[in-house]
Amino acid sequence: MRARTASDEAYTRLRDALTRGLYAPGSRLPGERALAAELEVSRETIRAALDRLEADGALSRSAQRGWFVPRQTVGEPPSVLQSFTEMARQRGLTATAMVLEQKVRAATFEEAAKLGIAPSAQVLSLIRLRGMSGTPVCVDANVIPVTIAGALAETDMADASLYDQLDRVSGVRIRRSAYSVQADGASTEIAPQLGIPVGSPVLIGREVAYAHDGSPVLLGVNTYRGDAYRFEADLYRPIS
Amino acid sequence: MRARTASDEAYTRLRDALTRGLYAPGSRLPGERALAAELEVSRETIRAALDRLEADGALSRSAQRGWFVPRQTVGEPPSVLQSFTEMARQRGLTATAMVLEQKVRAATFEEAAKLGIAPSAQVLSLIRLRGMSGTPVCVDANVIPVTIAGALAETDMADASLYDQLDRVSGVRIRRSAYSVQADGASTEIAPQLGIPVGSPVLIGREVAYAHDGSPVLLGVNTYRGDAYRFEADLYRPIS
DNA sequence: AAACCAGTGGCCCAACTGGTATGTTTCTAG
DNA sequence: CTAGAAACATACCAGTTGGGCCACTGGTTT
Repeated sequence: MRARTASDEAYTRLRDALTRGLYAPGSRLPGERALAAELEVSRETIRAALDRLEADGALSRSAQRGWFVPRQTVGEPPSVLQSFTEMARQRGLTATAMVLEQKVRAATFEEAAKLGIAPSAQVLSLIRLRGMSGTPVCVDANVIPVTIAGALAETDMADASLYDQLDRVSGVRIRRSAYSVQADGASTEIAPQLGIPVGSPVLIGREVAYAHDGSPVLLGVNTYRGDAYRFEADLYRPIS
Repeated sequence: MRARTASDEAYTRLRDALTRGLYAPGSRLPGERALAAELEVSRETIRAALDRLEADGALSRSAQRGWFVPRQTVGEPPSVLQSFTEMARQRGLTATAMVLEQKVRAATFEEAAKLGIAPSAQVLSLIRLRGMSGTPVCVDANVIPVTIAGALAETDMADASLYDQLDRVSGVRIRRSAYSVQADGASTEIAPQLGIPVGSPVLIGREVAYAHDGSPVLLGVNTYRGDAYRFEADLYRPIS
């Protein structure tokens, strides 16, 4: 076991100064050079100590600006686009997906219009039954032009994130989704798939997803069990 | 790989604020000095970020006048916070509101926690039946601390926008709302008020609204008829 | 019509900051 | 005694800061 090193010493003294509240939350510390002089060690040593404090979360750095004492912030979850898979992972659950349909067909007139492709152009239709840790939660129907998703037609989409696969296989990254949600009763077609009585409340989410360049990439209709899903968003009010 | 600089940070934050519609199209941004103060960086740094945004076409400058958000942005309408009244007006309908309850009572423990006030502090409870052009569409229940809404307790809230009244009477302007929506069946209490059978699908929206300074202002629970309302939002996927 | 004024972006600058690289000294375990 | 790790010293770089000053704009006052 090594003796107490100079950077250990510096680390302890800095940490104590912080816990004692010597520097106010949100304030900037003296520069590394000044700190080094004050503690009578070299700059490299002070930096080693600062690195440890950053790893502890007791300090945060900002290049060319200085070291700052973190403010205790009340977490404000931003309005962010999450895939079903990511959502499940965040909650410690496992997302599953069973493929109900995966075939190439001609686009309907409405689909073609929304996707900005020629009417009756080829699209990949992918319908999956999605669940969290086993129990079915959502019927997820997606339509993607084959020009974008050609490779996906043959890919095994069970238990995979569509967003991830689009990125990996086709190199298309979703940037924005226009989303609308609506409450309705479960149809005779969907109710048995979700294991609920016909007419039970379901949440229907309709999505048009766009790539980074603004071109439409996919249409989605997600039918969630009403008691198993909640849609969250942050809305901003423009400054008039 | 370069380190993330302060101006990168400022650029990203400004761009996100713009894509989220935080500043209305055609409006002027706060001055460079004010922006710099708000983002806690120096003016030169904010200017670097603004220059990049101008190059992106996300902002346009006018010397000696300010920075402006271009009128017609390329994209679709962003996810923006609209009051019920504004929404109706946009569709050429008239929003009506009938007051079902308007009284001051003690906050529940949960309400107090969400509003950041002392448990059992006084709050104004306002429950209204909202309709568009006559037909009932939504039961709208709101809870506001009396310290904020004191004057509203006596105001006639029929056919008025709560957001507007808060601004006018109490000088509080809503900037952001954390919103969640969920499908459920109409309860025996609410079904007759909306004129629908018990168990019919309804969309339940829960809102926590925040003022400009980030302090919570009101809680809302809106119960919409499933067949009469659709919730729309744009979601953005963070750039990894 | 003219004078004034507060506020704006445009521009410049010296001082300072952390990031990085290099080389030297000091200490200590083996 | 020696090899290697830790600490020290120095220098340079690009980004940031907080000033100050300017010309101009839009309103208000004279």
